[in-house]
Amino acid sequence: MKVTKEQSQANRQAIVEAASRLYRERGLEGVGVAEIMREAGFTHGGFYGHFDSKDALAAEAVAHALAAPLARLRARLDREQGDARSYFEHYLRAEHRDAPGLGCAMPTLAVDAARAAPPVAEAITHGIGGYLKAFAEHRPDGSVTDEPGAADKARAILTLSALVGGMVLARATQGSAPQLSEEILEVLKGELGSFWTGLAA
Amino acid sequence: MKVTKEQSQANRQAIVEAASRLYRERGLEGVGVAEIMREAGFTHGGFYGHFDSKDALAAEAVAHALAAPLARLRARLDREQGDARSYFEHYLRAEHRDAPGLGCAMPTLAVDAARAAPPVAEAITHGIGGYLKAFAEHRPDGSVTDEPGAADKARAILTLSALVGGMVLARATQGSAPQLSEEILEVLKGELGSFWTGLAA
DNA sequence: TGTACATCAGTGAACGCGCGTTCACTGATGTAC
DNA sequence: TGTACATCAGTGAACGCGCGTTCACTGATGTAC
Repeated sequence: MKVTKEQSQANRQAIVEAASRLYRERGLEGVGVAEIMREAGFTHGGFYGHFDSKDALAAEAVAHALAAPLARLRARLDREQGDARSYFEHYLRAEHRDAPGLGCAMPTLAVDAARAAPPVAEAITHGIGGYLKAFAEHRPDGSVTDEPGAADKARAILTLSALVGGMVLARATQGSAPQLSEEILEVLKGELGSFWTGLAA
Repeated sequence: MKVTKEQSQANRQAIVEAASRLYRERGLEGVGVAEIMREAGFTHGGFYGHFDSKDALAAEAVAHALAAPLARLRARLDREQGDARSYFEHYLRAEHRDAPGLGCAMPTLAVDAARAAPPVAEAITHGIGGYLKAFAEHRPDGSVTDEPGAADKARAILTLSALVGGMVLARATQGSAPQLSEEILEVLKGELGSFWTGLAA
């Protein structure tokens, strides 16, 4: 059952998107090729017509999972003119915690990717670099720089570390200490907000 | 080949310790029962004489991996009288990044544990609660409180989030961007140090 | 434009392998006398 | 204390299963005339 070239490309994209979601939900080792193909609407045999290996798909899926959220971060920082508080509210929502498959890939895949094949690790590194760059270039005072200085990079690193670590901790505690999980999200919104507004003054 | 009851208990402990190390290195799904038993010096068949299932071992191994480092944190905060900077230096060492099997379990296992069986999730939640309590009870001015307030809890949450998130990001970038990995560790030492000393003033 | 044929995207059975788990067995330990 | 025997910690083969990957096949697409 051959399909048109356009359809085949669309099918390939559907596989990447299914993988990107399932991997974020259950980790790189928690989902198999067969399930990804089933989720995308195909049988597992066709997989190797699109990708060389599971690792090759993983690298693409990780990159895909990072691209759109990063674009959203850049758009929001532009729109809010350096007031990152609205992004912190957005990132640290309970809905983001509860739907890892649709959210940021770093809290779910950074650990797995670090242990995976080099192309996968490069994909996550590239994403991390992109997020850091976005936070570094957008200053709390509303200005934007092409060449972030040490203070800009420091602000970006603390911010991203706290967001990623906070989401990891909120998800880990969600099941057996839901109140603590909520507290982590709420407190971080406030603390990171103060951190940025403190730097603007 | 029966062994003495004492020896059997020691063997059980050796299994927990091997699992605790291997799990931190490669994740809960990255290591099998057979390899853990081999690492502990046994054949895989004896496993179910000590544990009901792989999950039961995982819960114990996670708890074990969190206990000693938490005791070290408490001891250090006591010794340094609220000056957490020495702990940040300790936690964010390159050696800690490079030897996950011997270090803090949260950056490696919090994500896995959140997806695992309830007892495993409870073990990681308990550990997270312990770390937060330690940071909340030890104030930057050197005093110690039994009933941390909102500001104490907020300080603890931002601190632990940044430490865990920073270690996750440093490990993820280590392979393909070692310079960025170093920068993350160094910057966080400084930023968290300033955060704590700023609160003391 | 219409026809004949080569291409190749997707199918589904099959592969070797390692997983978690079970179980009959071994032989040193622990115990009853 | 010494002997006979029950216990049971650890061994290693075996189980069913799902994994990543391969491959002969199907039939609609794309192409040559």
